[in-house]
Amino acid sequence: MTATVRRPGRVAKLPPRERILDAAEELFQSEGIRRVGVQAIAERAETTKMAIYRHFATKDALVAEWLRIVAADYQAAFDRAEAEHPDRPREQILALARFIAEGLPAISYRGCPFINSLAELPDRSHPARQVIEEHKALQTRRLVGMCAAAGLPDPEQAAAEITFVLEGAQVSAHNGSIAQPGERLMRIVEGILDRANR
Amino acid sequence: MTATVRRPGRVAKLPPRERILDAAEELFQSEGIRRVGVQAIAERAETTKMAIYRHFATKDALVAEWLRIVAADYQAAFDRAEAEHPDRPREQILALARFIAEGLPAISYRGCPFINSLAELPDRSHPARQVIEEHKALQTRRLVGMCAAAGLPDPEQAAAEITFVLEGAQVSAHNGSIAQPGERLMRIVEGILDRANR
DNA sequence: CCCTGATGATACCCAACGGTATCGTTCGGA
DNA sequence: TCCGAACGATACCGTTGGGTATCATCAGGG
Repeated sequence: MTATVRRPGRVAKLPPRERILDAAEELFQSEGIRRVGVQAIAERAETTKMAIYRHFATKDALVAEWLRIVAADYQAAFDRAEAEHPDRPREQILALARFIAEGLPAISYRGCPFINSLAELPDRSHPARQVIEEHKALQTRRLVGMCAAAGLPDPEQAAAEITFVLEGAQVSAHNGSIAQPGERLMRIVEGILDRANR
Repeated sequence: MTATVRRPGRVAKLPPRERILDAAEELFQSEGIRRVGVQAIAERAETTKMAIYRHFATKDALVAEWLRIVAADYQAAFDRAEAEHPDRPREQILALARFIAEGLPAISYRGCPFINSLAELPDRSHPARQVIEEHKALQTRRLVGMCAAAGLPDPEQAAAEITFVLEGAQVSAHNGSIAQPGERLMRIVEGILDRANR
């Protein structure tokens, strides 16, 4: 019975569930949900299909869990914006726009996970759809709150405008129709915020 | 090369190629490209898979041809805007925005074909990608021209802003994050155009 | 030290997909 | 009227997909 000793100095592998989610995140983002098979995720996670189905009931459940993580990342950007600019809602909104603007180069390669998932999962009863819906509703609520705090005359309308612009910048970055989308996005958001101060 | 017309009268079936494209349009739009099989298209078109492969080399070629038609529809909206408001670029842009705004209820059900196709076809060498790229480039060029003709101080920037807003309205209509996206969209575009006149 | 639950590995099932081969039928132009 | 091209129907092929069954192995806690 030779005990297989783990090599010293080698970083311990994460538990399977984490490795699976990491692999799923990379593959779903770079190649799309429907193009990536469970087998491919298992290989990338250095495990097997069986291990995946021990942690997730179906592939759809794995997709939903992945989107839950992505949504949490985006909400964390809201948290950071609020934490780094307390009581300065205008700066919070700009920080948020900067977060999106800085992500555009990556987005241009493969697109926004939420927009893509909506396209890839037309079934409205898919568990991932609910995750997206809730995330977007929360995002809008927080943005409206920031706009109100910033003293914009019509917070709902301003939040809608900022939302459109942020989403549109991601779409345009992806399809390549607009040059320098990041710079343009920042100028636009600044313009929206400045208009209230005139 | 005269088109072979089968029978006079409204009841006559269209030729197979047209029926195939009609069926593909409905199915791709409502259920997504990858979810719809060639067999399903054939059934909807009241023909067979073989007939499809007699008119289109591959499914990918059929997808590209479908997007070519959709792109032509959008470009036709530009044409109409120009024809109905000659020498009034501001009205042309508003007509365009109205065209998008009026399409939002349909978009909210399943999303914009170009955005969805980009998500569903991550392979950058897919023939449909070139169709989308050219369409979006042409759209931007025409919009910049309209903005310049409207006397907006920075036509590229204004065109970028309008593009972002139009695309973002479609995304937001699809994910349901913004109420009344059509009305909001029109107010935003009017605001962009009015800002130059102040 | 041993037992139990989690893990790794392999083989398998069944359905759906894109695409092809074949053959009989239909229809319009010459 | 006749011929060839287009059309319809069906069966088929190879691959890939999600999901399952089985069994050996490993690790940690009682």
